[in-house]
Amino acid sequence: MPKATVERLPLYLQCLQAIGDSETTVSSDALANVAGVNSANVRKDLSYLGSHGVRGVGYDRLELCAQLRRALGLTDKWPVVIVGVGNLGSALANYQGFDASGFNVIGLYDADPSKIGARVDGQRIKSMEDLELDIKKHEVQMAILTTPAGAAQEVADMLVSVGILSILNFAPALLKLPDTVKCRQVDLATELQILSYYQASRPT
Amino acid sequence: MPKATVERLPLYLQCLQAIGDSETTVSSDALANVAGVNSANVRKDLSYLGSHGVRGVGYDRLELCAQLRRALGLTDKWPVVIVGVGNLGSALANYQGFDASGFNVIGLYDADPSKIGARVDGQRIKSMEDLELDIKKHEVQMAILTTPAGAAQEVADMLVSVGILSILNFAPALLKLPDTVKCRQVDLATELQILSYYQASRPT
DNA sequence: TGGGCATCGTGATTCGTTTCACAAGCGCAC
DNA sequence: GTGCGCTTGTGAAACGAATCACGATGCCCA
Repeated sequence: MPKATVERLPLYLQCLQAIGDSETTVSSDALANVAGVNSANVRKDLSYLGSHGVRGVGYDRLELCAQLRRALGLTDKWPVVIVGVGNLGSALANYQGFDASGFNVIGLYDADPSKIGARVDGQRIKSMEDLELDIKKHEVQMAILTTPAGAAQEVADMLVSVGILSILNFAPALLKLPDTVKCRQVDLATELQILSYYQASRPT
Repeated sequence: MPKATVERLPLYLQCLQAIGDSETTVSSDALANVAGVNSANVRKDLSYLGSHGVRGVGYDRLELCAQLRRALGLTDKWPVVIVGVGNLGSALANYQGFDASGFNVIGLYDADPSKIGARVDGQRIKSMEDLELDIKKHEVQMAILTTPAGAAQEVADMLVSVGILSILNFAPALLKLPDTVKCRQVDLATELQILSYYQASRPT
C-alpha cells in the first residue's frame, strides 16, 4: 500500500466518525469533500482495502470503518508507554482519545526521582527501571517519547534495546535508530516554520 | 519553491544547529547524513535559496543558517497566540524553543472563566474578548489552537474573522476554513495509527 | 421489466519529486 | 603553476502519486 495512502487512512476514519450515525452509506464524493481530497483519490485509496463499495450507492459506513481499522491494524488495542512526564507528557497522558483510537497507555515513566509516584490522570509515574520491565513483560512495541531533547537519544536507544519497534517522538531531536524501528517525528518548531514560510511569501 | 522542499528547510536548520560550532563549513553529504535524506536532494533544495556553496568545500554553516532563516521568513519574530489552555496548551506555553525558532507567544487565552487570570510560564491567561483585541492590536497572523475538538471550528472562525492567516491546529477536528488561511494539523491519534499500520504489517 | 441515474473501479495521463550521473569549479599540495 | 581530489549545481531519467476519464454495475422507479 502506498505511503501516501496509509497516511490518509486515519483521516478517512476520522471523517467517518465525524459524519456520524445520520447516514448509513457514504459516497467517495461525500467522503472526499469532508476530508478535503479528490474523490478519485478516495476511491483508489479504498480499493487497496479490497473494499467493495456498491456502484450507484457508495460504501457502507460501518463496514468501511471496520475495514479501515482492520487495515490499520487496530483490531486489538496496542499497549503504549509514555516516556518523559513533563508538561507535554502529562498533556498526552490526559488525552482521552487513546481508547477510541485503538491504543492503551499502560504506563508513564520519568527519569526524575522526584516525579516518581506522582499521579497523572490516575496513573502513577514509574521509574526507568520499571519501564524496561514493563515493556518486556507486556511486550510493548510502541512508545511515545516526550523527554527533553537532550535525553531523547539515550532513552530511545534503551527503548530499542528492550524491544520497542515504533516511536512517536515529540522531543525536538533527530533520533538515530536502526532501520528496523519506525519513527515519526512531531515537532512544533518545524510546523510553525513551515507556516512562517507561506505567511512570509504571501502576496501582500 | 516546491512544497516538499519547504517542509525540509526547518529540518536542515535544526541539523545545522545540532552540528554546532565545531565545523565552519558543511558539505551537502554531511548535512544529508544528519538529516537522513539524499545529498543530491539537499543540494537541489539549497539551490532554491540562491545559495552559493563552494565547490570542493561545501556551504558556510552560519551563512547557510542565515539563508534558511531568511527563506523561511524568520528574520523577525512572529507574534503568535495560544488559544485553549488545557494540558496541551499549557505544555506548549511552557515550551522554551519558541524564541530560538523565531516566534514570540504574546498571549494565552481560554474560554473558561475559571481559568482566566491564572498564570502559565509567567503569562496570565486572558479571555476570548482579550484575544480578539490583542490580535487586532498586535496584528497577529498566526495562532496555535489547542481547544477541545468541539470548540475548534467556532474558535477558528472567530480567529479568521479578526485577521489570523495561519493556524497550527492540535485539536482533533477538521477545520473548514477559507482557502486564504493556511492550516497545519497535528494529530496524535493519526500519527499513532500510521505507526500502527506499519507495526501490524511487519513480517513477523 | 426496462431505462435512467448515481457511483464505483481502474487504465491512462499528468504532475511533482527523488535520484542518478557528470561536467564545472575551487583549493591545496608539491 | 599545475594537477588532483573533493564538492557543487543541474540536466536527464526514474519513480511515485494525483487526477482524469470512462466503462461497468447496481439500484430505483415507472
